[in-house]
Amino acid sequence: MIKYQQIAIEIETYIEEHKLQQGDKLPVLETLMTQFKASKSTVTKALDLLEKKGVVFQVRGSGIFVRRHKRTGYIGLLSNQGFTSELEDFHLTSEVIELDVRKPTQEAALNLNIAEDSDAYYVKRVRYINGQTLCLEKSFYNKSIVTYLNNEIVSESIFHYIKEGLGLKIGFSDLYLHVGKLSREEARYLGLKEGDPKLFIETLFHLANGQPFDFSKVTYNYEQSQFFLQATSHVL
Amino acid sequence: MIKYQQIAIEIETYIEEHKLQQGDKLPVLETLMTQFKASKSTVTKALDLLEKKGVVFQVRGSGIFVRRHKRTGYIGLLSNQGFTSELEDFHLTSEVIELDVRKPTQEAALNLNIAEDSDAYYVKRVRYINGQTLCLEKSFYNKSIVTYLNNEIVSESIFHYIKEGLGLKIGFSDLYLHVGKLSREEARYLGLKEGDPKLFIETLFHLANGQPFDFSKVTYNYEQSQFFLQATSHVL
DNA sequence: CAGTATAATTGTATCGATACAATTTATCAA
DNA sequence: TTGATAAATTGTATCGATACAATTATACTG
Repeated sequence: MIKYQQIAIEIETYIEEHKLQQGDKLPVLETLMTQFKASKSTVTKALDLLEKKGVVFQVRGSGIFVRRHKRTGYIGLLSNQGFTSELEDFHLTSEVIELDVRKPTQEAALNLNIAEDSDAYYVKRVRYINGQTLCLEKSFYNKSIVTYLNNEIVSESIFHYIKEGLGLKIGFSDLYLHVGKLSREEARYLGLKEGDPKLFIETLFHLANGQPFDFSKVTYNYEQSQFFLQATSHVL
Repeated sequence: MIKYQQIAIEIETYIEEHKLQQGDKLPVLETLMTQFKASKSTVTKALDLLEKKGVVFQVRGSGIFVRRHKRTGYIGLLSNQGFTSELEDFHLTSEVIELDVRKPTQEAALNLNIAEDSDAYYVKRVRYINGQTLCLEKSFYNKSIVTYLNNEIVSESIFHYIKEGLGLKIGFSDLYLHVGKLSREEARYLGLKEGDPKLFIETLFHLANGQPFDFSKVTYNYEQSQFFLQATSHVL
């Protein structure tokens, strides 16, 4: 494990274990340097990582403080690693509706940056949280990257498989978010009424090298849809 | 202006001016170093900033590439600087419904971390984008931080005033996001029907030193609500 | 020519040093 | 006690050097 990541993990663990609250002060840089036997640059890098994650914030001349959102039961929108890792504390299951290899739609091909006559995995599934329907998901995976999928993988965590099974590194993703009314089909899968509110998110997931590999459209059950996200101002 | 920020701005400008697309390669680090007469660390810091902003992504052994989302007409959710700066390209106006100093609600006091009998500015306004209702906003500002507001400020950009007029530095914010059905009151202000879908976002804005100064509840017109956001995987 | 090993390219991790800016604390005068 | 001023604290910016890891290009081999 890389040193600054290790330091970041240990600091985060420390915060968890000591149940530190928003605004609580961490030891000063100098102390952390000696404690972790690392240079100033390395510790700073660890702290920058934690700041990016929304775990701490730093104030020059003052110190390093814990940043925490206060509410529970909200799903983090920026995890980017799939919900399975995000929602470990909840009981998350999936029912696979469709799983096959097919030609991508024009839209999917465009987003995945592949030819329309190339192959893609298509996955349609309903995900449940604590027994309630959470969302209806329809995804296209670039088959030349995600070379194999089966029912077992898809009913568990696809992203876990992509990382561990295929050894791919997930990079960044673009999310497009709409609010609208449920279609009849969506309502049926989610156990709601046609015309009810929906949160609709299209996401294009990329590998660390920039290749898009998953274009997904997800319709959320509005009754279960509580999301939070942490923003930071980037000066420019 | 700080050097690495300046470099970041120049790189971003370069991307804009040359209309570089997703995946286009930037000059290598070595080149940027000599071009900007800066050390490797400084250029790297500029690039990290741009990566955080979602402007570029870096691939070790390969290069630095442009990252761009392809869709227009979407509002960035993470700008954190208020919509006025975010939506410069659009015609954004505000109609002030209420503006006064009052005691905060229990909820607002809790979030702003002030006593319930202390003073807060309350602002209620409807915001319009290109002539259409965009959202209904209800905000409490900690009066001991945001010491003064008037109708003119509130009908323009509050955040611009806080930064420039009051000289305060905005830090981070926590967003809580729900989907639901419009109440009669909300529907009336937004020109929609009761029971129509709504996107509802509560945001707690903090100064750079961690003090919360603005607790706001915003109800969005679902017909205008197209948001995008860029996620990055933070390893841990 | 395909496949593999090797070398060159290119970003990342780490150290440490110097100077500096924002904040907080201490000091001292009125 | 108050308020200004100075000093100490503490994170930030920048340089530069070394080693390294991932990718890409090249050379080699069969």
